[in-house]
Amino acid sequence: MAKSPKISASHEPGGLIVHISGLLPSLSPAEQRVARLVVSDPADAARRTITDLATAAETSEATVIRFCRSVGMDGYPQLRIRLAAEAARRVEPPDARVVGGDIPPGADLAQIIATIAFNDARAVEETAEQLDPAVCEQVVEAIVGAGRIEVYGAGASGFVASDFQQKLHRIGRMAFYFPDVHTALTSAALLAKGDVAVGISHSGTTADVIEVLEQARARGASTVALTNFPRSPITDVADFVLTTAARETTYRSGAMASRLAQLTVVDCLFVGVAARNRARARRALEVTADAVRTRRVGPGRRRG
Amino acid sequence: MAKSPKISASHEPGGLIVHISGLLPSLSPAEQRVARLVVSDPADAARRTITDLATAAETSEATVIRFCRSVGMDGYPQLRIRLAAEAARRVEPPDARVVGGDIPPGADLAQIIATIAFNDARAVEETAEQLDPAVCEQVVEAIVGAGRIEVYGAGASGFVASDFQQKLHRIGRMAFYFPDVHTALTSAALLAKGDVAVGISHSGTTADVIEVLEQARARGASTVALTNFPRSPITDVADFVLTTAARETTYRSGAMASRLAQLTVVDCLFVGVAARNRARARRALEVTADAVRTRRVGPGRRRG
DNA sequence: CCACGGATGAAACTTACTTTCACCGGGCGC
DNA sequence: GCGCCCGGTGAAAGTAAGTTTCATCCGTGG
Repeated sequence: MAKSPKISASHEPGGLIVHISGLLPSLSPAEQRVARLVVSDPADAARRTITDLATAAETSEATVIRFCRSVGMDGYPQLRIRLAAEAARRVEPPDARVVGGDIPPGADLAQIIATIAFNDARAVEETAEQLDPAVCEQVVEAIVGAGRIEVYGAGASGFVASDFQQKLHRIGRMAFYFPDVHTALTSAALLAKGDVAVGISHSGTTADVIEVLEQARARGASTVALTNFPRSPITDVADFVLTTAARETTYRSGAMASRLAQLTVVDCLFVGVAARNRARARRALEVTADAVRTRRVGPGRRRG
Repeated sequence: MAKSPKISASHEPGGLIVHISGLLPSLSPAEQRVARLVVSDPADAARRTITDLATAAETSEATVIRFCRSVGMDGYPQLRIRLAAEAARRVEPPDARVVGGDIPPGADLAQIIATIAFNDARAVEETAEQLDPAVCEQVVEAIVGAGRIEVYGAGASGFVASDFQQKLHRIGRMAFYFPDVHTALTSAALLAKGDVAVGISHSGTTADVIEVLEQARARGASTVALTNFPRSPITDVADFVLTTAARETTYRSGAMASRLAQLTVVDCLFVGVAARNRARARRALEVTADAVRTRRVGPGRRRG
């Protein structure tokens, strides 16, 4: 077709769509029809086959190809994937109803899911942002050097405590968790300098946990508090304070968001500890994984 | 095992990549090679022609087509544009070191925290995106109408199961959780039509949980599976399948990400159930909150 | 009126995609 | 142990998509 070598750089850095509409006037009538279709609904165009698009533009496939070349593409397939990418990039802003944190009475499940996920993800992200790596480092240090580690938590935080204990145990650390206050108190009384006690309480006001932590501290153990409120009572008995950042607006989603935030912190500590001796941790994990292998059935096969 | 009408829905509006990695274990070896290529670099795969991709995966075009069908696409072109869209949507993660999911040996704690938070938040978001509200709705319906609800889970999933049980219990639902298989089996044998059994297993291959769920189903209870792998064995014994979307690449962060994803789903169900009778749920929550109030110390210096 | 050239679509052609089918190898019943 | 069956696989045939070629049309200027 002997078009003279254009030096206009097939760059089109801004949107492809913008690029196309820019040179729309320079296209032939039939090509313009194609261009208008493409610009008005890129995603739809990307779905169509070349014949389909040609028909929709009331022209032939040949013209569509010419159009592709005119806008700097190699051929139709390339245009297609570029359009798909372009269309996907325009992110729709998060639903306004979702951000508030509370769930409106008439909400359908899709809305509920979106709201919860949004809050949960935010809690995780924001917690990580405000976590002080230096403090974490010190806690990790303490745990790595500890003769014994005890983790306390009541109610919902008890799950987190138990989870932490189990994780540490799996990589060969001497960690304990006691669901019962009395047992916990007894055990804390046996802690000594060099040991570590971790108290988890979202509100920071759980009497049992504070009491146990206090006991541990009196015995010389290093104490760590994990709470959402940096000035709550539990921080008074802790050498190290780690905070989560759950907004906790409502009784509904807040509870879970704070849980996830706590778990994230726990995971960070765990990985930090494991990273101190990767080989040993990996070996321990493999051994424990093997231990439950017989309790698994073969990988499922697909159905239809 | 009964191949009854599964209500798991091939609904993957959220991450296609995540969807594919979830399906990965259920694919045949040759298809897995294709899947891995696609997952590792979607944008690149989108650029390739089917022949090209087949060659790269050391297989035939036929297998690539089979792979397309296995992941729910009509054919290769559709996969291609979906991949292009996916790749475009993907916002560049803050730090390249953070993406892989794995943590480099020399990483400092700040890096570790960023990586974990990123993966955790993604798992939550992506899980929510691919959750099918219709299936959730049916599960909520079943729970609301259930005479008894039992939740099963082993190991780490046991925490999630226990959490779910506790939540339901707090809003006055008759929910149970048994850490012990034998007790669980015994209890499942007493279930009847109208009851609900929920089995939680990240891998979907935990023999104990599958067994119990099977038992529950045999007794006529509605069975729900919560797993990361939509075609794993547990789905064969479930009337409703809910999936999480944790990438689960490494032993380190993956474990926690999947846990958070499970909890998010549990929370959605919980809120869905609670929303059915807001007044009653709220009252129940207040009563239970009161019950532990004496176990809290004064609000301390906690600021709003 | 005719020559010219750009625009266009029909049809030929090429390449990409899809289906079919035979083969292989491993598991299972006899 | 033997043969049957069955899922996984790729070669090859078949179909559809994309691309090129080319004849036609139409307006324009000589």
